Parts: sequence; C-alpha cells; structure tokens
Amino acid sequence: MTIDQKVTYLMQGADYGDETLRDAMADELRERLIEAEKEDRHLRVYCGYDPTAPDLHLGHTVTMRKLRQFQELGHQVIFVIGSFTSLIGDPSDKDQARPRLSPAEVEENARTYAEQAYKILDREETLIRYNADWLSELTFEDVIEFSALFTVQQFLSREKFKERFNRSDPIHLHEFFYALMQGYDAYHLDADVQIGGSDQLFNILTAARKLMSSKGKKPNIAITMSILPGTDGEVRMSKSIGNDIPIAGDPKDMYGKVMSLPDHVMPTYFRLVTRWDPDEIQELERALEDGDLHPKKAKMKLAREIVTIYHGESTAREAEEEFVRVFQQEGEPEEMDEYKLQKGQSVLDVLDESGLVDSRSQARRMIKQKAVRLDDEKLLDPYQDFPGPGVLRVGKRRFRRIVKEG
RNA sequence: GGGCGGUUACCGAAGUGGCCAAACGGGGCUGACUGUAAAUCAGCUGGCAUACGCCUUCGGAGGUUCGAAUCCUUCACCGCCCA
Repeated sequence: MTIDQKVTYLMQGADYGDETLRDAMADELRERLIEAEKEDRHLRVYCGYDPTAPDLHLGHTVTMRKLRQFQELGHQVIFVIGSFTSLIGDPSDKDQARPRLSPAEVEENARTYAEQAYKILDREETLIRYNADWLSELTFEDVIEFSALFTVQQFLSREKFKERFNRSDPIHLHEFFYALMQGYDAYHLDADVQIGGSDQLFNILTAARKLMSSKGKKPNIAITMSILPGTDGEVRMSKSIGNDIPIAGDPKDMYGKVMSLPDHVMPTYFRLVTRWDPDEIQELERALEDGDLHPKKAKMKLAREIVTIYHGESTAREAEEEFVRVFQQEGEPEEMDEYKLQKGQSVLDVLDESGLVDSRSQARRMIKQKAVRLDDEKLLDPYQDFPGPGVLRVGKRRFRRIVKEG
C-alpha cells in the first residue's frame, strides 16, 4: 500500500461532521505515518471502552474494526478499559447523566469485553490497559491543574450539555471530568492516534489534544467513527432501544437481523462493520447503483460477511441456507421444538400449551388474522379438535413440530 | 430548609368523576404485496371467556362516592424554582 492508500483505508468510515476537519485530520495522519516510518517506529493507537454492558453488539465493534486495520498495518494497538472512567459515565451521547457502575460490575463487564474484542483484534498484538491504573493515582492538585486548561463555556458549548443547560436539567460537576480523564489517558499513553465514535469528537479534539499539547506532547490524531444505526436504520444501535445486533448471539438470528436492515443503511454497514477495503466497497456500490447487483443479493453478502466474522464460515453458510429456506421459499427451519399432542385438545389449546403464543387471547387473534397453519393448511376455527401431527406455524417465524400423544 | 410540578400500558404521551382496557405516536405482531424479516398499504396490540360478559391495570397504601386514572389523605421516587 502507498501512503495515500493507507490514509484512505484508515479514514474509511470516519465522520467529523465537517470536511475541513476531516481533511486536516487526514493530513496530520499522513504526516504522522511518514514520520513514524522515518523514525522506524509504530504508531500508538488507542481506543477506550467503558464496560457499561456485558454484551457487545455490532455498534461496539466499529472502533475495534478500526483498531484492527491499524494492527494490520503493523501499528501498536492499545485497548483501554475504562475501569475508572466508567465509574463516572460518559455524558457525551446522553440527554441525562448516566448511572454510575460499581467496581464489581465494571470488572465483570471488562472481562467479557476483552474476550469478545478478540473476535476482531489480534490477541497477541493487543495491549490491554485499565485506566484506573493511572487515573486513580492523580492527586486533587493534578486535577486542578488540568481543569485550569479549560473553561466552563467550552463545555457548555457542547450540544448535549447546552441542551441540558437550556432545559435546566441537572448537569453534575463530575460529568465535566469525563473529557478530562479521557484526555489524560491519551497523554499518559503517548497516543499518536485516538479512535472513538463521532460523539467523542469533543473529548478527543478539545480535551485530549489540548491537554497533550499543553504538556508538551504532540496531540493525538482523532479518528472519530460514524455512528452505526440499529436494525431500524435510523437510531444509533443500542441494547436498551432494542435495535441491536449482538455479536455473541445466535448466528441465524444475526443473519436475519442483518437482512431486516433497511436498504439505505447498507453502505454504512459496508464501511463500518465488514472487513472489506475501500476498493471493494466502491465496486459493490457501483454495481448496486447500476443495477448489476440486486439489493437483496448485496444484503445477503453483507449478512454472510458479518456472521462469518463472529461465527466462522461454515456457520454463516448454514445461517444463510436456513434463511433462504424459511423466508425466501417459505419453508421450515431444520430444527424446531416438539410438542406432544394430548387427548381432546382444540387448536386453541395446542397453540397455548405448546408455547407458540403468549396467551389464549393472543392465540384467538392470530387465528382471526389467518396466521395459523398446520402443514400449509390454514386453521380458522379455534375450537375445532386439533387435526393431528404436523408442523404448526404461527406467522412466518414461529414453528412447532406437533407429534402424537404419548 | 421553603414553594411548585410530575409519576398512565413495551416506550413517549393524552386523559382532571361515569361513554376508559384508557386518544395519539413509536415499537412489536399479523395479513396483502414484494426483492428480504427492506419499502408501501391494511389490521391487531392486558387477561379469561365459542356470544352476553367478567377480571386485573393508570407510582404504593388508605379514604370519599352509586361510580375514581381522574377528588381527598398519606408514603415513595423524580424534576423545577427560591434559600
């Protein structure tokens, strides 16, 4: 790769909300790469993770993927676990203060984080650091010194703080320190590059860079990644919203969730969560635009790629086959739970007792909506005796194999 | 410490004494269509009940009333303003 290709590769998927800034960062990155090469050293690339939830979803992997790209090019990746910062909670993307975690929760989550991160990162080449190791050593005097570098106005100019301020919602003093601590991480680690979500722009740009330069270090380059939308295609992926795609979940489910993405977010996914390089992506998008490639085919390729990353090739193939069978050919899944028929049961009884529906009322509704089928035959009368063994199906995706009594 | 306001179903949010199982939006589910679990359109979305209807739900507890999500008392939590 030439230097320019490297820069393009590493800037892929970055978002600064501002072209000028993007160009400036790209230039700095180019210079830093050249300089490193001359000095025969690797860049130190860091990204911090607050282990707020034990389960990672695709959204969390965006910055890891970016770290991985640096790793591939031979740079030193530092995976920082925010064992200290998560005690405060990052206010960046929140309309209100985050709940603070207990040390035990943090430790538990941190373990799973690192483990799941190795699906993407090279275990041997990744340094793991806990920021409590250095942040808890700072004295109040140190903190005062750093905070003197910043003004309240700087913080209040941030969108999220501004909104809260204007609404008279509480902004706790400790929330201001989050950015400071993140900046100190970068300073302490001698980071050349810091990766983060685009919501981290302030933390990285204002806090980290200023802190570093005022202490006589070269400010780190910010690579702030676009936010990955969830399965609804609009809102940032988040478990609490329920639009997430967990990476440790069932592969078939994962495949299906990717397929349920609205078409228009495909390009974002190409850039943020696949192993594809800029040329490949450009070609894909060209084919899509020219109609050479059907959107459905493209999405299947995407789903296949994503499942492969986390579950391996053969599992991904199986997930795809099942998807095609069940949803495209309206077939049945290979495995499904069984239910043993009992004497004198009506259709309603079987639906309810086999667990295919949540309640008898719901079962009635489903029947009324013509959603219940036994081996392709619609069952329209809730009170008829259950016809007999077969595959009972509610809607498109709920199945149960009904077997003889006994 | 004082004053005021809030707490409604999965989420947001109406409702200020009967027509409230509770408007509306989101989400979810189902159907039609399709190119997929995309888009679009339509329906459903507390439980029990083969109709009639009954039961539980509007922060917790108690009360007023023939009747309460709606009024009163009290407790809890949250927010705003003043100090």
